[in-house]
Amino acid sequence: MSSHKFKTLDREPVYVKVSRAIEQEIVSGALPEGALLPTEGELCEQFGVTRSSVREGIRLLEQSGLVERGPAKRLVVRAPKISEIAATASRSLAHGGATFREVWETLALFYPQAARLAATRLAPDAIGELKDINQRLRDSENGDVTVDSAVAFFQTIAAGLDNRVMLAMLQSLNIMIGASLAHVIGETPRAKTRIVEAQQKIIAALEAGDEDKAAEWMSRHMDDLMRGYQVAKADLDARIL
Amino acid sequence: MSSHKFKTLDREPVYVKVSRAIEQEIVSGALPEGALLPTEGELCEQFGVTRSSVREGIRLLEQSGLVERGPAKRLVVRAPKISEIAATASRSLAHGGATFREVWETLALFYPQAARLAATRLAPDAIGELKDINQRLRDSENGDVTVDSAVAFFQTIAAGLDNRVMLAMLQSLNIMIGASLAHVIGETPRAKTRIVEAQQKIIAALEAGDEDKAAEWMSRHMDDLMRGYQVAKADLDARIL
DNA sequence: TTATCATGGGTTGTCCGACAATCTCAAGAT
DNA sequence: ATCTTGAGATTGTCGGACAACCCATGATAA
Repeated sequence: MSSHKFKTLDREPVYVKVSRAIEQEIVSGALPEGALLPTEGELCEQFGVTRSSVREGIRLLEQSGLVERGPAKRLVVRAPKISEIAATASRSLAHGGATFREVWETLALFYPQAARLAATRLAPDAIGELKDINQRLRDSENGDVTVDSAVAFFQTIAAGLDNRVMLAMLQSLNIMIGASLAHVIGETPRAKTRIVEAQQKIIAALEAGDEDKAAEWMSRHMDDLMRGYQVAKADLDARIL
Repeated sequence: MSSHKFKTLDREPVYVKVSRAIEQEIVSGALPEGALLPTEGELCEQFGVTRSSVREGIRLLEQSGLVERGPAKRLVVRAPKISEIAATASRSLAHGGATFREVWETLALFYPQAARLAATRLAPDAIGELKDINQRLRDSENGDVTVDSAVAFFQTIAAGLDNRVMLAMLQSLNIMIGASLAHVIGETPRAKTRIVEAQQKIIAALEAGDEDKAAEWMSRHMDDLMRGYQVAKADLDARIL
């Protein structure tokens, strides 16, 4: 029988420990945004490890967006941008096998609510931007421009909500829906005219501050997107690319 | 005047190029999930760089969740788990200064919709789990258990929606709201009883498949959470920790 | 025969030392 | 005062070395 239990030994590689140690200092606030980290040489001394290990640890932090190379290539603490968070999340989800159906379903559930909020919160210049986007979509001949405009419409609404958490999530959806639509919507004039019209109705509702109408038309807008996808006879359950 | 324009030279560090090269092979599908990557030595040969650079490049991939050390410590391609995606996103948002107000607002906007979907989709055993959680919340004396139960309730609903994209986003919110509430809800019996009741109403609506009631009570549930926060007289615009 | 053990080669984790490229900053030149 | 130059510091990359570790193969014991 066992008389005493030993805890499993600490077998993390050193470079992970280095990464964690620095991360700890950052998230705890001891190293605020913009603070300069010690040089690699100093980190070696302080941790008592070699530069190779320190550098590998730094790479982990670099990828997670907590530090970047600043002036004189010194390491600087920074906060990841929303767009980076969204890009990372959407890339991971895509690689994890997310399907168009999942993305669309989420979009269809969340964006009408976002539109509702936008009706009470969107700034006038954001509404102006939406009108420009709508015009560009109407003029678009090229398929890429069509998709870009459709996505930009969402993006502008999301950005105008004055909520970083919501923006990060909606932006992730925008990226995924864009990547998905780009491979599908070539020439689907019927779907396009419907999208143009839905956008105009949404813009009108936002301008009037009518929450219900904004949500209602955004919901129809989502249906139009789905229709475009179906017209192209694409597989809803295929991985987005 | 300048007679010819040169493109800016490629001054990415080698380890970044290594990382990108491997990432490209993975996202393109050439290296499917579970595939073994070449050994570090082989990568050195193929890329024509030293092990130091290869290893630093690998760290970038490691942190982004695209590879992990498999049997015999060989590198294996893998898909990041939803929980990791959510953890990364929420950590980044928290570090980026997200406030309780932002998190709650997003929660309040999205979760009623999630409940609506859950009413038509949640499996019976998930509903059973919700009942267990509600019971545990009712019995809870300890503040931590209270918070855990409240979060677990959300988590179970999110997990039952059969949609990885939605799950990732809702789970991010769960993590952030949990971290936030943990620092605030100590003993707020009034808020707790309201939360218990709201959960019960939601469970009943889900069981009956009543979308509107599920959304309605989830919405009130969100209000109760906010009330708990206000009872604790916490600053809504402070960074979540 | 089957189970256990030892051995050896291959791979990773860590260390050390070296050097070119680049950046900072301050002294010196115009 | 501004520009140039040069020393010093720091990062990026290289090369080599070795211990720890993992796996498979074969040897040994039950």
